This record gives sequence, structure tokens and C-alpha cells, in this order.
Amino acid sequence: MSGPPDADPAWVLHVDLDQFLAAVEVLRHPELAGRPVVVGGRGDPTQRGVVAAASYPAREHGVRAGTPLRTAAKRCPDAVFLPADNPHYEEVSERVMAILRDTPGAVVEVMGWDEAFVGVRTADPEATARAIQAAVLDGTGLHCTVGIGDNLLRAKIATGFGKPAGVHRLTADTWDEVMGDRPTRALWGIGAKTAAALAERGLTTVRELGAADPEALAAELGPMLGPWYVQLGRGIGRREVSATPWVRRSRSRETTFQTDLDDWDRIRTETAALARRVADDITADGRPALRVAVKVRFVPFTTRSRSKTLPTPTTDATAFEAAALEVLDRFRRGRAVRLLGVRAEYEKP
DNA sequence: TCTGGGGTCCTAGGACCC
DNA sequence: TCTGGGGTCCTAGGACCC
Repeated sequence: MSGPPDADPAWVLHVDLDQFLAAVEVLRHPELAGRPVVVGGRGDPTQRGVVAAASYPAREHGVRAGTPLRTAAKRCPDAVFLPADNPHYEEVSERVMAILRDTPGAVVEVMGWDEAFVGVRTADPEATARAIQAAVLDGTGLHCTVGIGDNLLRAKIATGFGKPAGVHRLTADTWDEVMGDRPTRALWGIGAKTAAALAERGLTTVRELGAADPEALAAELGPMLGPWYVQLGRGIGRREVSATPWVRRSRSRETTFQTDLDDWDRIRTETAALARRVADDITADGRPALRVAVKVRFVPFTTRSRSKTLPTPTTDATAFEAAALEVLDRFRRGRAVRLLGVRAEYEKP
């Protein structure tokens, strides 16, 4: 499917909305502009919960996604705390994605509420990036950053250099110069645990990882993961943006309780309620569940899961609930519980 | 720092079958 | 009788991402 010889080159643009949830809240509460805004949980910093998004003024106080709300309130007492309003964010996100799809010649692959890859053929990707920024701002009032790359990995990483509201390009030509000396943690797909595991093997920088032996890492870190990490170190990744609609593999609901649960009857009741919510979701999806899983987080924070393949795939709420309770009863009782979760798994697409 | 909620994919061991 | 090898499914856990 290569184009004519003089066709414009293919580029991957990674479009990422800046401080998305906080920006959306400021849009509908204009008096909050310029103030530290923290979105997360029920919007009550005395309750259990973490920050889903913080505005830049809040980030200056060390508040970021994942910070416990209580901690955020200590670090930034002047912050405005708001509950997460997911349905609204979904709606705004849809409008943004529609704007991206209106980009001439664009293939759009949505990655989440606030980001998407856009594949385009052009001689001037920066111009396309600026046009997208202008269209998104004009259509929604939101700012975004655009990373430009010769594959998805590099475009995604480029975005980090363009924040906020900028455009940045990262390609094979500049990879080593820009990324070579950085820690492996800077790569998309390498988290704290993997970075530590790599460091134990003497691989601390992106350059070192890229020069590592894939076979050796396969033996130590997994047959697929090991070689993939080396590819990451080299900046190699998928080049084609896919517009194929995403097909979900599972549905889940979970709750952290404000006070720990001791009573097993109550734990069963709560599990049954979660199972019914999941059953509603799978009914809405119109796909039978093949498997049910129950997750229990015990005090202080030990998390365990149990699951079973259903004798018959089902969308029936009563059967699903009964199966969830059956799985729950396989846990050891007697320890206090802070979180319960129920998940349904679908057939592989 | 006292740690949400919703997802995806990979790994490894055991069961089971031929 | 004491011993193969491959394939697939099931299950639990880990790691990562938004």
C-alpha cells in the first residue's frame, strides 16, 4: 500500500489535551481560571480518594494525578476540590474526537478521554498540528499539545516535550540525541518496576537499553516483554495509526469504602450490588460474559482476585450475581475489606 | 503519600488431552 | 510402569496506562 513516489510522507501526530478534566471544569466555572483546581473522587478531600487531574497552579504545589486527596489538601489548602463528572468529560471528549476526525485525510485512533493518535500524510506536519490545535480550541475552548513522530511511540513521547499547548517533533534522526541519556522510565511502557528491574541488570539509560541483547532480556524478563523493551530503547514501534473501532474485552465496577467492612454479610451484599451493576453494563453491551472475577482489597492494602469461567456465557443478571457470590465465597474470611470489585470478561474479538 | 476507578496485555504453572 | 512432547485451557498475579 505504498503511495506514489512523490507522495507526502506519513506522520503520526499525538494529540493530548492539556490538564483535561481541570480545563473542562474551568470552562463551566470561569471564575476558577488561574486557580488551583483539583478534580477527583467525590470532591471531598476529607474522604478516601485520589486526584484524577490537577490544574497547573495546583501542580505547582506538588499535586498531581494519583496524589491522595487528603495529601493534596495539605499541600494546597487553597485548591478548589471538585468531584469527577465522568459523563460530562466523555461528552466533551467526543466533541474533540469529532473535530480530529474532521482533519482532512486523517486517521484517528482514540487512546482515552484526552488523547488520540492522528495519522496524516503531509510535507508539513507542524502546520497540521497547529491547525488541529486551532480547531480544537475554536470548537471546545480547550488547549492541546501535539507530538509529531515517525511512529506512535515517538509521537507520544514528543508530546511530553511540547507541554503545554506546544508542538514538538521526535524522529529516528533525533532519537538518540534527545532520548539516549534519559532514564528508561521516560519510555512509554516502562514503569517504576520495570525501570528498577532493568537498572539491576545495568541498564539505566534509553541508549543502554537500546543496545541490550534481546535474547538475554527475553530469558530474564519474559519472551515477549524482554525483546519489546529493547525495541522501546531504540524508539521503534508501530507506524500505522488504526481507525479500527476498539472492542472492549471486559467490564468492571469497583468501590473503595469510606470505612472498612468487617461483616461478611455486608461484604456479600455489596458484592451482589456491584455484580448487578456489571450485569446492567453487559446487558447494555449486548454481549454475554464468559468469565466473572471478584477483587478484594484487604486492610491495609493487600489485593487478591479470584475468578471462574462460567458454565455457560450469560447476560442474565441473576446468574451473574450468583456466580460472583460463589467466587467471593472462595476468599478467606475474617480480614477487614476496604475495596470490592466485580469484573466480567467477554469473548476475545 | 495511607494509596480511585476503569481498562489492557503478559507470564507462569498446573490440568488435561492426545 | 516411573516415563515424552505438544497444545490448549484455566487461574492468579504483575505491570502498565489513562
